[in-house]
Amino acid sequence: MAATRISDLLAGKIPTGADVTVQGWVRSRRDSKAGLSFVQVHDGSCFAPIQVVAPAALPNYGDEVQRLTTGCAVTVRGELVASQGQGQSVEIRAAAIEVAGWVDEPETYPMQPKRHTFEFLRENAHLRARTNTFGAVTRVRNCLAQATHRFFHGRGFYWIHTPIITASDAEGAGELFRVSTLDLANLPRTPDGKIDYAQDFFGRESFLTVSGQLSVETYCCALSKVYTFGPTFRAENSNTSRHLSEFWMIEPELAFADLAADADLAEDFLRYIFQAVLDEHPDDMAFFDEHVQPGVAARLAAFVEKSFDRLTYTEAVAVLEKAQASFEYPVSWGMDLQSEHERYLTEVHCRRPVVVTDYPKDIKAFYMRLNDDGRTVAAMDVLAPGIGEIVGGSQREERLDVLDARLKAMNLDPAPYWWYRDLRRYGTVPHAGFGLGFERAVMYATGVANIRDVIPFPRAPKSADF
RNA sequence: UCCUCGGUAGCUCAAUGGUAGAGCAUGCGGCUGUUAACCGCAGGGUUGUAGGUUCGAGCCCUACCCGGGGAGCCA
Repeated sequence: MAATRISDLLAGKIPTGADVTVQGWVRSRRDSKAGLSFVQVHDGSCFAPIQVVAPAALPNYGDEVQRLTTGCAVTVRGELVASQGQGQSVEIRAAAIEVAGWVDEPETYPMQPKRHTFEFLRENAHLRARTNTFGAVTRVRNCLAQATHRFFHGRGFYWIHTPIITASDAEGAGELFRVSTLDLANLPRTPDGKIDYAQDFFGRESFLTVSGQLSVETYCCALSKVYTFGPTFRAENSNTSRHLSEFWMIEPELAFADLAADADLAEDFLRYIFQAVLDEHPDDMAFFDEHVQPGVAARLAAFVEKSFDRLTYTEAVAVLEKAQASFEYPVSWGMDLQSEHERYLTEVHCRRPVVVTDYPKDIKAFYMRLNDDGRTVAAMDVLAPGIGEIVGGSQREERLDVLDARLKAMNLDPAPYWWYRDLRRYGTVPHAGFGLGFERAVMYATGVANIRDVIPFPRAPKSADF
């Protein structure tokens, strides 16, 4: 008999009285001298485990069932019945329990049926998926990823697989990881003593990508609506709860679009994917609300309920200058907004997500479109209560002469951007896009405070275990 | 990278410079349609590493390693 998913049993999709098989891992076992044991089995299909009632009449009851400990893998066959106890609607009256895998040395098995610290679980990343918390994070992360593709597919966007290995330090967005097959102990040299990258694998210096944006713009200027969703790498030595060396980024790009259309897209997108979590994972959200961050479910519901506010950077600075709040960093036009300022705007002033637009050109990247005032660019950040910046985007500079002037003003060599400049020479078009750090979205939805706990195997400075 | 706090049993944490303990987990026994079960007993330790001060260091000093939180940078 094929195994049934525990989620289907608990959702009432199988009638009581049916013979069922479940396969999963033991979360806990409680014995009763009434002649039975209760075994909680989970298979990852949903938050709750199913209760298996194992009667002492089972042939392997004394030898095996009563030796089951947390983590053992089992196949259970039996009848689905209405539960006599509190706490679950249905349970399985076991006719057979087959142990697929025992836990060696149960006394030292790290995953106990109790609360563990995130730090401890991080050091046991190969086993932490078995916990309530990481099972729930995994399901919500998957939901957000699936919802992302569903959202863009439904709106006619194409998913573009931009390269992981790149030869151009495209936007100077951060420190790069070098990709090389050269022998580090015996580097080839040019006559003037420099490393001879012509002998490297690609015949030139190459790196892991820090962003797919510039690449995806080329497809935007042909297929109109595109997005990337893939791994991204930053070699910054930043050791915080919000940064990873390897993370996933979502970057849509929209042709014949201005900044307002970009902001609308970001708003629709965020509300869509978070609504999907609320719709599809109420049990996981209830767990986060109770055990990870009180109020997170209500915060997410409020996020999708209200439309976003809109402020220009200049308006935002005026609000902050008048604010009855003491900031560590004083506010003045021309400075970048600090996280304390972003949180004031979204949590105190607007009390809802807010899109801040039109930042000073000197604090933004070269590719952002220069506004008519000559001193701001068509950039936008989406700020959310409880987290601050969650999305950053811009309308791209589509005018070649303006783009070249910006490159020059920022002391950037235009040569490596020859293909990016070509887009402005051949059928250029106003276009816009944004970037979303996927793990930041998972953190926001789940309330998990450390970014290393929303990705299976986090990579960070001095940390690449597993 | 900077600031700050920490590292003691499998886990979570105690311990005036003076005999290293508790809860949970594990094992055994008791009790029970149980559900973070409960009650009793037992095993379990090179106190992150290397030095130093002291009659005596988990505790004080120095260096290093690792981790948490915050900052900067960003996504």
